[in-house]
Order: sequence, then C-alpha cells, then structure tokens
Amino acid sequence: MREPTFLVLTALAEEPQHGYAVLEDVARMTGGRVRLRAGTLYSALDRLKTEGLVEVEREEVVQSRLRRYYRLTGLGEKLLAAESARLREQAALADARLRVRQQPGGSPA
Amino acid sequence: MREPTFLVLTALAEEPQHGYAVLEDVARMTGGRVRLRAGTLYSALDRLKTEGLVEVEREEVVQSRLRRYYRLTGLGEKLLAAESARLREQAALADARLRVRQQPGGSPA
DNA sequence: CCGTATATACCTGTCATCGGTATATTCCTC
DNA sequence: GAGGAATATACCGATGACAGGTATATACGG
Repeated sequence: MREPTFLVLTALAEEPQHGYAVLEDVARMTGGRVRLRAGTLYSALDRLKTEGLVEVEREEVVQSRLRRYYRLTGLGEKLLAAESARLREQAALADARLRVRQQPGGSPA
Repeated sequence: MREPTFLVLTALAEEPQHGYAVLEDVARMTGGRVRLRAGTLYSALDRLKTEGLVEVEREEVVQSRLRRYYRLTGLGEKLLAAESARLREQAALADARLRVRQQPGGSPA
C-alpha cells in the first residue's frame, strides 16, 4: 500500500466522508505536505471499493451537487490497523540501525 | 519512497553490505515477509547511487565472485531518518482515528 | 553432471500515482 | 452579469518503482 492509499483509508477511519472532504482532510493531516490530485483520489476510492476496503455509505445532494460518502469497511479497518503496525515496525527497525551508526561498536552484548 | 527502497536503506544504515547480503538482511528483518527480487535490489541500488543516498564503499573478490559493498551516505542517513519519522507519524494518525472509531463520541473535549 | 547457493545484471510488464482536463454548480467580486 | 474561485466527481495519458523472469559465472554437494 502506498502513501496516498494509506492516507485515504486513515481519513475514512473515524467517520464516513465524501471525496472532496477526504482531499482536504489528507492535506490537513499532513500539514499540507500531501495534496492528493483528484485523479489519485477517485481512482483510489474505486479501487478500494472493488477490494472491499471502503463502501458507499450514502449519497447526498447538496446545492445540486452530488456528495458520495465513503465508509471504511471492517476489512478496511483491519487492513489499515495492520498497515499501521507495519509502518511502526519499519520505523523502529530503521531507528535502531541509525542509532548503532551514530554510536559505533556493534550490538552491546 | 516505497517499502523495498526503505528496507534497502535500513539494511545499509548500520554498516556497508554487498547486494546479496542486503537481500538476506531484508528477509531476516521482516521475518521472511519481504523477499526482494534481484531485479528490484540492483535497480534500487543503481537508483539510490544516482540520487546520492548510497555509494560504493569498496569492491572485493571472494571466490572469484565480485562483492560490491554499498554504504549509506550522509544524505541517505538524513533521508532515512526523515522517512522513518514520517512512517511513525502516519501510523500515529491512523491509530488515533481507529481508536475514535472503536470508541464513538468524537474528540473527548 | 546436475541442482543449489552465491553474486551481479538486464529486460519486460504492471500498477499506483501524477498531472491535466472535462463537467457542472454555487458563491464572490468587479 | 461576466469572470474567477471553490466545490464535487470523473476520465485520460504519462511516469516510475517494483515484480518477475532470465542471463552470467563460480563453487559446492550429491
């Protein structure tokens, strides 16, 4: 799973959101670093829907514009949690190696 | 940066290693989950060398076979540390959202 | 002598993502 | 009321990291 996909799932983890709200949420969560393109977002949502990680919760029409709300499925929740654990583990691996580098001498016993 | 690239940099963080050793190191670090293909590894090393994140430390000939040792550069170290921090932040983001999901009621003031 | 392990390297395909564009409506500005 | 920005969804072509396979050469075990 790549970063944009992970962030889309994260945006939907708390409560259902429509596409444009996800776009803004991701930008806010990352402090403006990640600004998803519309193409990235909607193809990701379609893909995740096909994979059963998200589903359409409801559709609203606000000011003549369609809002399609996506919700994280149970499967999506499990996968996001697993992915999050993997990220933490890899960060820990890298940090441990980098610490040894700064403080040479190999593993301390 | 994708997972294989991150793991290659991590493998080189502690001390220089040659290609095949990186392959085994990554498999060991991930408990066998990630087994890099030779094509993935060597194209990644070439790419990272071009980007200045790794460099060739030395070349040895062991049993008539060339061993090319790669070392993480200072730039590579900085980038790996930054990437590791990013992974931790994203994991924290996802975990926070998932916790709210399990325990509904929004942010607790 | 055949398969496996070590070791590097190339080459083709795939797929997520990027970047741009199209569509439509509402709000704000001039 | 014309033009631009924001909202909202959707399609399309290009890119680039990676997967998977293959080629190469040598050493070792059966």
